[in-house]
Amino acid sequence: MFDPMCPSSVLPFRIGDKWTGMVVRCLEQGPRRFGELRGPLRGVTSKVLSETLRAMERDGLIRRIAYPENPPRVEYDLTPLGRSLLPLLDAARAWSREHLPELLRARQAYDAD
Amino acid sequence: MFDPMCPSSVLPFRIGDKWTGMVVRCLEQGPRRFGELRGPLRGVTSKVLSETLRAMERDGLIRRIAYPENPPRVEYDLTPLGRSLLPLLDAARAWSREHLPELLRARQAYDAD
DNA sequence: AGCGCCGGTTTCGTTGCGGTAACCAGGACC
DNA sequence: GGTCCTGGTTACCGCAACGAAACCGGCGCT
Repeated sequence: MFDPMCPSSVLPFRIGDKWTGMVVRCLEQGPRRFGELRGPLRGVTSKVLSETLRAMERDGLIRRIAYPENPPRVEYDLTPLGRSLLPLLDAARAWSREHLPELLRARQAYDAD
Repeated sequence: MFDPMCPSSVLPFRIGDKWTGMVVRCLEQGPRRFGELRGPLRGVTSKVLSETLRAMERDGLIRRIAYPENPPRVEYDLTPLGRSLLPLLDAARAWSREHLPELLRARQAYDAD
């Protein structure tokens, strides 16, 4: 129980990082270019974005397709494996919409003490 | 889109850390004592466990009940808010059971290059 | 007096994630 | 020759999470 391969550890193990979930969301509607990801993901720097994308490619969540044009064009696309995360992200979003305000209220009340 | 209060950010924001999900799992069947949590959560030190529990208490996910006995006895129990995370953790576990092997295979193939 | 139990705290150090800023390669365009 | 574009890389740094090990307070037991 509870080693890195344990199913219960998957959140911190793979999608607990800061940007992976948002990248999956951004690619939900179809392939996007590097620059098109930097826009909606406000605040991500190119370094962190490229690290995130590389890790996701390594794990088979996205495919990277580079077109030999100029200026260079690179597209990132969800694989079926990456797409399979969408229901999980939906569930997280639903939980958040319903319960996050309550959590924040509890935190604020605690801090007030 | 995608600030800390955005529902999509909830995984890293609150349950993306290493131990919170497992603590919720351990408390699923009922209240447990500090020492009873350290057992199944192999590898967690008392310091990290107490930090995790304190953060969860602050956010209203668990309640801490100290009995003034000796030797001291302290029990931790899920609140309704904490319990509401269970379906999300179930979904994560289900995804993991179904897809984690594929992810690991992709990673291994990538590392082989 | 000394030991053990429980539920921690303290100290110190390591690791890793994320961020800032500067730089780069190749071609197009002026 | 200089500048812009895309899609990055590199070097450096700070902070927070994580972890190992030692210690502690109160009581009961022997």
